Amino acid sequence: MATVRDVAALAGVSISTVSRALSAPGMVSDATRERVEQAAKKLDYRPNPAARGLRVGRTTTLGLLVPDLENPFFASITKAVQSRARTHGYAVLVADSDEDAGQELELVSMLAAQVDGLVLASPRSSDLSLLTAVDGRPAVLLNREVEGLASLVIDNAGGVRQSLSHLKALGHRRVAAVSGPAGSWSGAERRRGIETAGRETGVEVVDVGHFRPTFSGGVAAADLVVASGATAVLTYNDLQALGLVDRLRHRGLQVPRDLSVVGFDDVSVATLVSPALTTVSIPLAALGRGAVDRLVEQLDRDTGESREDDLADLTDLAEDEPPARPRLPVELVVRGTTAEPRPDGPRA
Amino acid sequence: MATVRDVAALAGVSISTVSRALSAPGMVSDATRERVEQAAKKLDYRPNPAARGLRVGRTTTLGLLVPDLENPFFASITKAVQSRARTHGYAVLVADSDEDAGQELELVSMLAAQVDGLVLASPRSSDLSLLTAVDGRPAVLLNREVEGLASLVIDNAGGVRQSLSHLKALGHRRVAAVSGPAGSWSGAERRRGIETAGRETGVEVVDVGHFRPTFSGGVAAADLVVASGATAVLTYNDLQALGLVDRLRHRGLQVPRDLSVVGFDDVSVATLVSPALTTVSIPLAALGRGAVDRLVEQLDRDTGESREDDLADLTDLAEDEPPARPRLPVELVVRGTTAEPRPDGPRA
DNA sequence: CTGAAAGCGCTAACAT
DNA sequence: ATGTTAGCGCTTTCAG
Repeated sequence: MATVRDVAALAGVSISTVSRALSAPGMVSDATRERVEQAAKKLDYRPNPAARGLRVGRTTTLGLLVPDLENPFFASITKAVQSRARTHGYAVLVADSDEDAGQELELVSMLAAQVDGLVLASPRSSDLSLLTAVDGRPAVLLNREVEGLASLVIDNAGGVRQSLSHLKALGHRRVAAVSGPAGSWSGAERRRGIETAGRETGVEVVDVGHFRPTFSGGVAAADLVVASGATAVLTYNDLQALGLVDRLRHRGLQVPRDLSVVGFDDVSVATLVSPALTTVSIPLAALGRGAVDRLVEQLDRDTGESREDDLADLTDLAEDEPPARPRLPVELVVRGTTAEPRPDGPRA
Repeated sequence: MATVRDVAALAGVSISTVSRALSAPGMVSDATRERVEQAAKKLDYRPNPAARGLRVGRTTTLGLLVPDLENPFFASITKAVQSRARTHGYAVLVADSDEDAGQELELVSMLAAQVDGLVLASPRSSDLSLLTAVDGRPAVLLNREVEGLASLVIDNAGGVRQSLSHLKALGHRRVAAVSGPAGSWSGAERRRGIETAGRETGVEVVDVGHFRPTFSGGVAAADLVVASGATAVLTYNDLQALGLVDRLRHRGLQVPRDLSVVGFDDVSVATLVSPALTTVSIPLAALGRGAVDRLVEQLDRDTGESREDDLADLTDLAEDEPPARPRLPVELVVRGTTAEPRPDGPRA
């Protein structure tokens, strides 16, 4: 690997000139800049990011933590984060906690030590431990709110409201709701939303309990849903919905004839199955992009504009407050798993 | 962030002692080690990886390049790589090329500058450009072979052979084959394997051409498959198989009654759909793990054992040769999309 | 066993 | 406009 010295020697200039020519082209004469660039290209010189980072105090690397990369929900977020980070000039260190809160904290601390900022997707750990783990590093939470950390959250309540309205319009009067993991922040919000929407629409809602956000979680929930006497069901996510549909099929029940099913997330498999899933579509890419934008914004602010911040301190303090954060809008996508309830009541 | 100096001050020792106490515990007295550890914990000290990397010449970071994180095939590999890397003490920088060969090269060069080693999953670029992009950095290729680079490859030929045998045993005599992207290395290998297996089993194989390795690619291929008069089809991957099945259904054809379909990869959606996909299962996790192990091994070798290498040079040279690299075994998983052909011939 | 000092590659004062 | 130099945080000789 060529270093500044090599380039400097070849171009016949000092190392600082090399540095300038490459990162502040305006500060050197055109002639020397040219020569330096030539030399750099010839040597295939690439500044060592670690060295620069050490000097400048920034790594130009972002950290991303997800609970499960194999979950298409997080795969999409990861993809968006990675892509957006690159357009801002940042690389992305990815960590997968395997849905394990303990590992999660360790990973966050580990990441925090070597990145400029963190994107934490649906973290499972407690507010406090999360706060200490990020250790003052700029961080943006996805799908979760923690006092003192920036976050991007979708309109969970709106999603379930749309689902319930749709179901009611079809004629359903008794709807089962499958909850996600007990500790889930968005799950709790989702549940509150369902209650409210149930009251508003006059639809009776039966909560059948907590289940894993996976195919097998849906399989496990299926029988309780059937037993509940509901004619339709709201699941925690698409994977659950698929498992539920599968179990139903094995029991000889047909979707949507015998039971209407609504998913959540609109991951790509939702359209790959048959019947395609009616589900709440989340702007996954926008979530990932938004998180990075927020983070980079924060990073840029922390860097150059300390003076302006001081000036603004007196008057603009209120502006630093979370500006009544708008929720990212979600949208119910009606496909093949919802229909009118059987006229002769639930089950077959 | 606390530094060695802070810890040294608090513990009342020099910075070099701090460094030793933390990374070479055997070189300091128990008493001082204790004191240093206390101080470090109290200050929540974490060595700055960039600084260490600069000094030691290793970043303890691995780079992973994938064509598409949203493809469950690569999501699984990413997960495995990430997990295995961590057990070896490495962080992972992930880059997604979005199936674009041009971007891919840029990403590889970018990664190469800041990691100790690279895992390149199914890269799309040419052998030569790949070689220059890694720029001498240790690298392991997944699902591709390039002269001069280590690689881990699955038994493509074995996979298609198993598929074809299965189909023949069911009674199929004319089988369509959908190819993947034209430039794909494993696709080429797969095609050769199909030809050979066709000859060996006496099954007539009809190649219907190249299609994208996606759901829509499968949709696009479906009509050609039907027109080919085949009673069964081998797809390039599961996503294609799913799209194909979907298109067939829309045309009123049933799988497997009217046409048997065999996928490749056995990604998780293969079991989520109905009927579940008959497909060739690839040890995705083993692939990811194996790549990291190979890389770390190489890295360790490059570091400490230069002397031994010199000694070995004379006698063990042959051992440095790729030891007739064994292919990772794959396994046909028979599920719901294959059956005997209709007695009255293809189509309905 | 411990400390002083050099230096990894780079950038940012500080000279000139 | 360019060169000299200090130093980011760390590890690792080299002395003691």
